[in-house]
Amino acid sequence: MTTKSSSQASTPLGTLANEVRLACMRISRRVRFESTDVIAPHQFSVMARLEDAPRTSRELAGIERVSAPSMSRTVAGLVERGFVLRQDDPTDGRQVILSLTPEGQAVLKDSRRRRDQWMAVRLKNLPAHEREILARAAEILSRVAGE
Amino acid sequence: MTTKSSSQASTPLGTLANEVRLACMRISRRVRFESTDVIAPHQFSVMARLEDAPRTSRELAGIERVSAPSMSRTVAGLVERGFVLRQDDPTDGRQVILSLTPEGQAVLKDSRRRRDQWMAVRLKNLPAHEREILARAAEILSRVAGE
DNA sequence: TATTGTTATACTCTATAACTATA
DNA sequence: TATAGTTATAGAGTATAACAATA
Repeated sequence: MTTKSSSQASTPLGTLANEVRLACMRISRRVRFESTDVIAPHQFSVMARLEDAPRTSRELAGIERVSAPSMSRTVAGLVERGFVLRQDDPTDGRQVILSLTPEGQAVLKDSRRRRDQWMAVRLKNLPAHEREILARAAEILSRVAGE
Repeated sequence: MTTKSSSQASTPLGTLANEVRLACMRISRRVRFESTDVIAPHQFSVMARLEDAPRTSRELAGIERVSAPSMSRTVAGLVERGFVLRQDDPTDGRQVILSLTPEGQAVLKDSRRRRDQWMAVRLKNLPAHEREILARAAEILSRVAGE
């Protein structure tokens, strides 16, 4: 449309959006299918949040955009399996501080390793210049996703 | 784009795999959250398969890697809503040929448009050279995901 | 009265096992 | 006997509504 600075004919914005989105969804789908994981996606996501910092159930529900009862159940399952620790907040009796146990940290690390393995095997077979493009794209996409 | 081998031993393979995977998952996650869709992800996926070509329930179950009863239910829901058409196979009475109705095609198109919209808005704000990187990355990632 | 969290209940998507109809 | 598909039943994950405990 407006931009013509590039020597090559730029991909129309709608088409590019579609291609980028589809590519990302295909990769996510394959990674999900290939990795035989100990924890489910939503559990992984919650544990990753707790890795950054201890949080309350309410905070997690807000971040993950699920209802309070749903998060309550997810957390209960992780506590039961020994991956998450519950501690009463000394300053506010209503709240419960949730954090990762060493077992939880190990599970999270192992889960990431399995997921990366599938991708690493495939990236290994790419020529160097394509890997360079993916490195740049990853930075751009992460920035876009965080907006 | 120039290859611009700024750093030959640039990103370690494991790190790159992690960054690319995370970037794709973040994009997928945001797209999923942002798009208020008429159809659920698994329904979208099935309808997209039928757009390529009419198929049987069994075929769809295999492609989508779900059980036959699960696919049976998913398809039943789409038929009930008028998005998918059932037709008895004249050569094999056991089989049922499934295909998209015009309504189904319209829903699929609309769903794609909504999903692309979120991405398009964000890509619009990127400089041209970054969009070029994403265009190339999309092609590479689609190839990798299809392996 | 407002907030944090849980329990009660229901809906959806998934699965395995058992069943019907056809080859 | 094998295959395509459905029905029966159960297990997760999600939601809203109602409840308890604390601020």
